[in-house]
Amino acid sequence: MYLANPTKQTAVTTADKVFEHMQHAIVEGEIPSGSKISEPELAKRYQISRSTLREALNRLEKCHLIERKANVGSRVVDCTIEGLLELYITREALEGMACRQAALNMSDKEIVDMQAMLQKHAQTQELKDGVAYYQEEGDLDFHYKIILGSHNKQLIDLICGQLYHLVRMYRFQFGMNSPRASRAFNEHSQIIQAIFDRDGELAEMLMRRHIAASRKNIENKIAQQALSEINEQK
Amino acid sequence: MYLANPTKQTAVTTADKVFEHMQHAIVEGEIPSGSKISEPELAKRYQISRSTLREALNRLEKCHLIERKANVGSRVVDCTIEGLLELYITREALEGMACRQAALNMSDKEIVDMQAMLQKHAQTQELKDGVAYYQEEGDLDFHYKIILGSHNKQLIDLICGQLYHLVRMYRFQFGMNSPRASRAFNEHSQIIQAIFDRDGELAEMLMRRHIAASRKNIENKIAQQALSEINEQK
DNA sequence: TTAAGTATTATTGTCGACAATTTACCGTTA
DNA sequence: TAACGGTAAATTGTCGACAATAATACTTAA
Repeated sequence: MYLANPTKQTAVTTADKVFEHMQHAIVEGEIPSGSKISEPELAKRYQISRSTLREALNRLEKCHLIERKANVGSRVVDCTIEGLLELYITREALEGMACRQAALNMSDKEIVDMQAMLQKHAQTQELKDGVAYYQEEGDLDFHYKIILGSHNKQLIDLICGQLYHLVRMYRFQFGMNSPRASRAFNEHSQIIQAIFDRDGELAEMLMRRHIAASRKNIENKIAQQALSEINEQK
Repeated sequence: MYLANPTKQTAVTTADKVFEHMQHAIVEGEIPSGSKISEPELAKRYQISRSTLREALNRLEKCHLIERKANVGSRVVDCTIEGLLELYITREALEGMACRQAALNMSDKEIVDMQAMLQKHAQTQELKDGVAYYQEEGDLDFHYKIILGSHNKQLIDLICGQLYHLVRMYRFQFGMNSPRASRAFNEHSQIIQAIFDRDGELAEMLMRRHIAASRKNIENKIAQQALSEINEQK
């Protein structure tokens, strides 16, 4: 079971609901990357007042999905290659440390649960040849579990509450639902083993390599896309 | 010249001004750590409407200085030892990476400027025996310069825009304006040298040690305080 | 006297309107 | 034709009032 935001309880206020809706809309490109946000227009579309819309916008800004300028307005963040690289470098730092902390702080039960999850993913992968499934949902589940396992509120909030919305946005917009599944699976196994051994130093190093590899994979994908587009034009 | 927030331009809107004012008030303990925030009361005190106050509160929440619960209200974050440790662990991850990136991305001119700054701080330190000065302003200047030198917007925003407000709050509330000055100075020199040599790996390691040492220093301070308080009660 | 349930008060969430600023348009001029 | 200036439109920032929710005080029953 995959959670878009494992740290947040169900929305109670209407601003919450609008926030969640817009969050998905932005991540999945329904509201295009880089586009300007018109407060009056959106307020009318969602049938709410501008006040509650602005409340939602504030939360979107908090997770870096939009950018605001005083007296000018809000824009959806645009997905650039530089932005992607910066995001993954930040991920490498934060998730690496989270993984180290997880090795120190996770309870035995948490570790067992995570091993079980990995087993389940392995079976699912074999059954369906479910490459896309594993990469998308399984990978996120794995990373979320480790981040939560750090038991560090600061890290958890920064990564899950802010960074990961952007990660999902980049994955979606650049069409990265895919391979590297078996390699990723092996890397996940190694990381869990390091955590099981309570070897924080190794766990951090492996996680950093894992994310760096993921970044390079995406870079290659983008390069391929650019190439094929050039060939089409001929 | 020390900047509270090197990434932000001067405030233009009244919500900005209220935000900055409250930011200082919270960091310096004028609005006590852990206290509840009454929107009607504060709106009256600052002579503004609740709407613009709530806008300011949203920004305070963004840099983790307050916490909000739906239909309940806002509280100033409380300074706990666990929170301090979590904060410094996060700093270690982020600033370590920022330092690595700075070694790769800083321009030669930026590096020269930073070396000059260190020289100036050294002289100031000798002249005034200015331990407090160096630790407080000089240390922050140094760290800001490196973070900005990473040329990574994601890292800069996370560290300068969010984490450092909390760092300053903890320093202020736990009364950490002081020593370790000469040791810190030497560590700063080493870090700059590594950046000058474009050795990202070493730069990251040194920065992480530097922050870990700073954390341990604060831990000791707190332990001493706790001891002396016990002795006073006898 | 205490506990639970209800009524009251206070606080937060939401709304629509006005003020201030920016953007867009248009006419004038070099 | 292009550039500059000024006016008009639109957008954002701010305000005060109302609705919904939570905290408090009070009453009543065991």
